[in-house]
Amino acid sequence: METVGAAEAAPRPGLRERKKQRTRDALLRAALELFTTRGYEQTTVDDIAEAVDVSQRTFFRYFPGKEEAAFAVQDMVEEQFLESLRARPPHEAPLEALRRAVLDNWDRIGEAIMSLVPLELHLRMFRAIESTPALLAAHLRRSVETEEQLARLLAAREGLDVDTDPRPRLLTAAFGGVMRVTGRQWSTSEDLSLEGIRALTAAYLDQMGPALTGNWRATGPSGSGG
Amino acid sequence: METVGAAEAAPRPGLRERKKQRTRDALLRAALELFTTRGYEQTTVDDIAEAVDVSQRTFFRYFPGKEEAAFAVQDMVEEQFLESLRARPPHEAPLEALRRAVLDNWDRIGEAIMSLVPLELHLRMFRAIESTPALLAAHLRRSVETEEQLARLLAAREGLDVDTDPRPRLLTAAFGGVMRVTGRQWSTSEDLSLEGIRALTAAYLDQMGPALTGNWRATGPSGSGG
DNA sequence: TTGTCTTTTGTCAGTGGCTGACATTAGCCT
DNA sequence: AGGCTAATGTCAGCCACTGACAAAAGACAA
Repeated sequence: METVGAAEAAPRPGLRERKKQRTRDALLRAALELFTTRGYEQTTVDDIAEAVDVSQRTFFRYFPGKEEAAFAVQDMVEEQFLESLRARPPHEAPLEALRRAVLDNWDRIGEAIMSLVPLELHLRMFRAIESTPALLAAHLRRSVETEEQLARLLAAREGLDVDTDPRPRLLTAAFGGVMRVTGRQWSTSEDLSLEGIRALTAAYLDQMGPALTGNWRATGPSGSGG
Repeated sequence: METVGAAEAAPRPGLRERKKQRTRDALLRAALELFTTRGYEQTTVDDIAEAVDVSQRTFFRYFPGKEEAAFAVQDMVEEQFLESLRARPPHEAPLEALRRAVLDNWDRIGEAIMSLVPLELHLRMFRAIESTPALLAAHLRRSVETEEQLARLLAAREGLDVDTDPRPRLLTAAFGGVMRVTGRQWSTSEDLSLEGIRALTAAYLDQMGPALTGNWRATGPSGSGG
């Protein structure tokens, strides 16, 4: 409601804005490239800054810290997952909504990733996160934050108070656990593709029930293995 | 099998060893005391060292880093939990064994904690961990490591291969999720006692099933609230 | 075009976690 | 007492990160 009646789709930002965007983009790519080749700990912020030919200080003006650069794409993925869940019709049961939202998201996410960095680079970065203790820790903390938002969303859908009824948080925690195991397994597999992780997600969600009832000796892993 | 036939219970370690133990003990207590009062980020390693009147370098000879000091007691708790699980009779189903092991552990753990630091100090530290992002991240990563060990233990019990059958990891991940929600809820409650967290653990484990089936609107939270 | 305003960037100095190297202290043992 | 070894202190240095200030470099109006 600012410019009156003008079709203000994308009035092409000025040179300044474009330059900023390019710098951020270059920093992000350089960071991921270095993290995934040399390793996260072995990459200094100076290395990244030098690769883009800016000062170290400039890097910190674009990213709060080294870590945040590593998770810039992941940020977007999680954001979009929340949107996927918000888009689920209200009649779906909580776990069903979660399930459909993730799977939906794996179908949609490729485009969004590629608008930031090459898809393959992000997949490699995901692997690096899983295998770097410091990044894994950060990843888990971020996941917990996402789970909290999911819990609040579901509680609202069902008309529950998340502070007096533990079930929403318990569900999203268990769900998050399954996602974590999925991501871990996928990151050590050979099939580093979105289709691969989508299939694994579906398979592991199917296994959650059997895993909990726990009469493991009676039946083998019904469905897919690893 | 070193000293032949000698009743080598506790031949009272020499002065050197005793001094070392005292220094470590003092460092740990000073660290926890400072972390829980001033805050983790607001406490420098120099502060801790100075409080014990040793050099900063000495602190790092006793603890690999600032973080490890914060988790020294937690280390022991997790270790003992694993033992509790190993002690479960083999006929118990996996989830049942986990449940009994945690509850057992909450009954036993008080003694072990008090042999290191005052119980109340550790409980305060647990709170600090939950509310300090950097510590929460570390806590989660450590939890995931514990879950992996739990999964391997259970898989061995049931004669399963943890690398081809996802169910052990899925179970311990879900279980870990419940523990996390429990710890979080407890850390924000008023009842900061071992009995309190034991009761909450039992209640939340009971809620896991209902939370997953997810027909939340039909029934209120059967059992305890928060 | 020029001059002004504002944003972006670089430079510099400093803090805190952490490490390697080397000298010093202090328990230990004959 | 004197030598051996383990614990400690000191010092120099790396890296992530921050505040402060000065130096470019777009944006915009006259």
